Amino acid sequence: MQCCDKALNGQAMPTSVASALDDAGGVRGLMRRIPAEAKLKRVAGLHQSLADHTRLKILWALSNMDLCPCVLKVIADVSDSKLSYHLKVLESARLIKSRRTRNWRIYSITNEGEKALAP
Amino acid sequence: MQCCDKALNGQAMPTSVASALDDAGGVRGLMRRIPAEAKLKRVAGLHQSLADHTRLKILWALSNMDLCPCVLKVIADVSDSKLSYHLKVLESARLIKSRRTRNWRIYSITNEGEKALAP
DNA sequence: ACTGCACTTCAAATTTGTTTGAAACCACAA
DNA sequence: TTGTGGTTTCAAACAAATTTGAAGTGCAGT
Repeated sequence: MQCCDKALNGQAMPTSVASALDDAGGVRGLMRRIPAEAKLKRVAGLHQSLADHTRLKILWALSNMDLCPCVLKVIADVSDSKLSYHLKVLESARLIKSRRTRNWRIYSITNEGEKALAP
Repeated sequence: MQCCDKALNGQAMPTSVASALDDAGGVRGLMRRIPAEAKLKRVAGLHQSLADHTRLKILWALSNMDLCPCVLKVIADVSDSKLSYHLKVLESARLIKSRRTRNWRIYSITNEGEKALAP
C-alpha cells in the first residue's frame, strides 16, 4: 500500500497508516498539527530542567515555603557548589526566583514552578 | 536568627525562614511533604524522556494517528537509526507502544504519552 | 581595613546522553 | 534460496550535562 502524499514519494506503508494520513491531509496536514520547532525546543528545555531528582526535591521544598540555600543544602543533601549549580538551572528556567535579605539569599518557587509540579 | 531544628544544628538563617520551618515541623516536617527519592527519580526520568524536540515531535505526530517508522522518519527528518533510538527511548518510558503488521511496525501513543502532552 | 560567613563561579574531570554509519535482523516475494 | 525493503542493533565518536574542589564575591560586624 502507498499513500498519495508527494512528500512521501511513493513510500510503501501499512494501509491503515496510508488512509489515516490521507484523511489528515497527508504529511503536510499532519505537520500542521504539530507545534513549531521553536516551541518544541522550548518545551524540551523545560523538561530538561526538571529531569533531575535533586532539582525536583528543591522544587518540592520551595513549593512548601521560601528557603535559603543553607537550608536547601541540608534538605537536598548536596555540596554548596552542587546546590548552587542546580539552583541556577532552575532559576534560568524561571521555575524559581530569588531575592536578597541582609545576610542571606532567599529562593522561592514561581507560578511556572508550581505548574511543573502539578500532576 | 536560628531555627530550633536539630537537623540544622544551630545553622543561622533568615527569621522568616526559621519561623516557616518551625511551623512546618522543622526540616523533618518539611521533608515529609516531599515525595520519596524513588518517586523523584522516576519523575525525573520521565522528564528526561521528554527533554528532546525530536521525541516531542514524534509524540505529537502519534497523538494524531498511529504511524510506522517510515513515515515518522519523514516527519521528524532524521536518519533511520536516529529515529529508532528515539523511538526506543519513548517506548522504554512507556510513552508510546508498538505492534507488528505484515511488513511494518506501527507505533502508537499510550495514555501516559497523551498525558505528557497535555498542557 | 580585616575577618568570617553565605553563597557563587570557575575550570577540569567525570558521567551521561546523542549521533553516526555499518552490520544484522526479519518477513515476505521472486 | 536468494533478494529486498523496512527496521533495529551495535560500537565508536561526539556532545552535553553534572560533579568536584578551589578560588572568588559581597555583605556585616569588629
